[in-house]
Amino acid sequence: MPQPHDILFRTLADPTRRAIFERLCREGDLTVRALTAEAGVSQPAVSKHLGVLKRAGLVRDRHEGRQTHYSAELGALSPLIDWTNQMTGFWQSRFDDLEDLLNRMDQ
Amino acid sequence: MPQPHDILFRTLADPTRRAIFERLCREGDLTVRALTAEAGVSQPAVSKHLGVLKRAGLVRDRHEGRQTHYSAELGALSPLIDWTNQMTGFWQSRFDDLEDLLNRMDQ
DNA sequence: TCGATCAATAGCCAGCGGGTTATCGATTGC
DNA sequence: GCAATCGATAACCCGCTGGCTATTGATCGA
Repeated sequence: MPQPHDILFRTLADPTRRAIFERLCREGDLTVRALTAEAGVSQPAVSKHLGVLKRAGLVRDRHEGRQTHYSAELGALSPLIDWTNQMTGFWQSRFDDLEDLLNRMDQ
Repeated sequence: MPQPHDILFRTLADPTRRAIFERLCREGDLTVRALTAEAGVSQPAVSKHLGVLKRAGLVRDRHEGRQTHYSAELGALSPLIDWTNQMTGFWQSRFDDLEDLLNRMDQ
């Protein structure tokens, strides 16, 4: 039972893999060849990273003849956003609790 | 030249370490002993994780007698928030570009 | 049809990192 | 003063994962 944000953190932890995802976010739709050209690693390595990204739901693939296009799936980032909101939210509620306490002490 | 969000992703990728950070976010200020009690790993392992979190700027430590208190440093999360905003932002601007294109085609 | 290109898979290897136990220094309570 | 507790460090081990090369299957161009 791995939580959704767990997979995201693990998937995005690797710099090479994250760089691939970033390019897809910026440039929108790229072939494996195009991605490999600037990834700094071999084509199989890129394919492996794309596989991981796909299983994490972060990218979609589209087959067109003998080449495969990948594109970013930005909705998949929401668990990450939720997580950070939750963390900062915990802090906020602790702050509110403190404020409440101080208010009660005032009376 | 590791970018700030790079360190954050790597640091938060490990579930045990992230769980420790989450507890500090929820409960605010805990000793190593208290953290170890529910971490599911040994005390040295917890200390090691706290070291990594500290070097990432995600926690602060406070020495009080023979025990050390740790607390979350939420500001350190901002590079993460910035990164997600950037990614979704790229998408947004690509969408805008498309919209512009379509508008021009209308004319 | 046949050579060339594209991408995925297989198989392998090396390094990193997260776990452990043992220990040590510092602090505290009796 | 001495035993006990707390937390950090040392030293070590093992598994995972990210990299590579080689290969295969599929598609395209000539």
